[in-house]
Amino acid sequence: MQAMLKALAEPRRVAILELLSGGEMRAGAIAEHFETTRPAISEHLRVLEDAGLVTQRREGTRRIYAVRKESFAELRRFLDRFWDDGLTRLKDAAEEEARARRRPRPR
Amino acid sequence: MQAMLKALAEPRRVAILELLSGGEMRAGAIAEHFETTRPAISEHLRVLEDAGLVTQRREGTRRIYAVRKESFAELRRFLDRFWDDGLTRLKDAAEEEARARRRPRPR
DNA sequence: CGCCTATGTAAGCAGATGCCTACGCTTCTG
DNA sequence: CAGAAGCGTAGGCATCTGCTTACATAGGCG
Repeated sequence: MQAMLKALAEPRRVAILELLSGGEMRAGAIAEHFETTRPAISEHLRVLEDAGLVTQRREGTRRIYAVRKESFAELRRFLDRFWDDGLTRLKDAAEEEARARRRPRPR
Repeated sequence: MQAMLKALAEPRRVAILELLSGGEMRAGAIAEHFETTRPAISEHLRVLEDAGLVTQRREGTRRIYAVRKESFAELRRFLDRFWDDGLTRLKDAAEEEARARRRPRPR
């Protein structure tokens, strides 16, 4: 769990997850979205995978990465321990998000 | 938001939040729960406060810290962006809890 | 095979970070 | 006011971490 939190501490890794939330991608394609070098992204992907936040599969010479969604459920459960009336606010958040979904520009 | 994630990357700070989830505490009392020195804890508390994860108030010469619960709601909303069916589950959990809450809640 | 493509790995460097000791600043208390 | 109590701050050090430039590895293709 701490590995997940450490992995999320790096903005670049969060950006990678945002990219992957749109669907799986291969390593090179991910790297092209950033100003940094490919090896740097490769390192980040390894950290994300070790933390269980992404999964990886090989396809020939390519490596396809995808968000491991269950990990976010685990994170949710973990964070709720610090939040005694969390379920009340959970409701609020859900309804607000649901409204935001229905309208493209809520604010 | 990234500040919150960075703050949570440190195990000691998570431990402090766990302590505070049981109720507010003064700085010295928090430090006594760890093997490390008081200034180290003071630093951690500053990081947690800057990140918005805890609040602080003064009481004479003492400083009382408490978890800022809304921050965990913010974290939840943030993390749900990576979890495409997260909103569905969020909504289900909220509605279930809303039904349970129609009865008076203990305090 | 020989070479190209797609990626991970290694070594080294610079900046960030956590911890420690020493010290400074408020707020009580007598 | 003087001293103590309760905490934050400063400076220094060791470690961690992310980035870059080579280099290694593995599969695909002629």
